[in-house]
Amino acid sequence: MNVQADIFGRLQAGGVKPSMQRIAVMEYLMTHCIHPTVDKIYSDLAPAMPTLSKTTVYNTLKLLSDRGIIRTISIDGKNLRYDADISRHAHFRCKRCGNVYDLQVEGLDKVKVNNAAHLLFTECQLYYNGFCEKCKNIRDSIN
Amino acid sequence: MNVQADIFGRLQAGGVKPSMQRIAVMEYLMTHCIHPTVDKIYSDLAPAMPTLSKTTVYNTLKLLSDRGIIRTISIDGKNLRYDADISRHAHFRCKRCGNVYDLQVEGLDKVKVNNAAHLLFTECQLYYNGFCEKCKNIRDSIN
DNA sequence: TCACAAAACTGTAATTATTATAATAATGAA
DNA sequence: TTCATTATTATAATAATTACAGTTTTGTGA
Repeated sequence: MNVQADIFGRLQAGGVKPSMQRIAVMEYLMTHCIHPTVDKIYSDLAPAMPTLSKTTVYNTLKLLSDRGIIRTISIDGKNLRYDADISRHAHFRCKRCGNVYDLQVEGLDKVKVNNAAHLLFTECQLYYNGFCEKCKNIRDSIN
Repeated sequence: MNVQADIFGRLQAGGVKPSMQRIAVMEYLMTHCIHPTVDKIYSDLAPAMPTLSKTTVYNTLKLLSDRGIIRTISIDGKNLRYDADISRHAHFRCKRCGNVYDLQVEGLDKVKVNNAAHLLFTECQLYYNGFCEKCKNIRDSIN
């Protein structure tokens, strides 16, 4: 259950060398399950790592995502979000506050795709939009 | 089955006044089921409507989408796509060529969301990524 | 029909997210 | 140590979207 050991294991399993920057991004994602954007990750890490470049955050996230170590979430058209939890779950986005929450789903594996014989699937994303508890009463057609 | 009449009906049902521009965008979407981007819609319509502004295309798509007349697809982080087909179906994106295809799905209504008592759902999107027939053999880790 | 207000459209500028590039720094093997 | 490879960094460029302000169109009441 050691987070550090888990990080090393996941990076290694994906064939990614564990540099300081990569470990920092990975640790951030594993301890901040808010599906952060690049900007959020960078601005939260930057104070403790003054030499960190935003390009490195981009590069690292792309690398981790390509290797299947983390998950990319494109729930809004605006910017990408990232998630260290690659287990099967869905995401919910509040159209008012913009926050993204995890949803536990059942039966997703029973969904049948009919016209896909000639396609090769690699990932699946299930997104819900709506209003969260705080916002559902206030909502005045923002977004 | 008259497309024109259908457009008027759908716009009216959503409380959207049928201007030339809105009809043109709506008609384009209904006759080009390729989930086009704003740029594609604009550049295809522009020759026949030289005064059309891309801002109008943006405004129109946002309006139609807000009123539930069309669907916004955020399957890639890069740009938004639009779909006049608002019936329940999923989308597939080829990671090599970038094309987006419709998928007919069964059993999506049987998916249960567990921790959502306090949330108000408005839309649901199911995306698959992978490689299409043409690209699945060629694929050399693009994207 | 005219006057006027509201709505729709347009073009440009600004913003924001992301990618490309090139230079520097770190790593690791011979 | 030397050298090649890889990783990181800063800056510039690109691309998508939004903001804004001016113009045109539409519709309504006198």
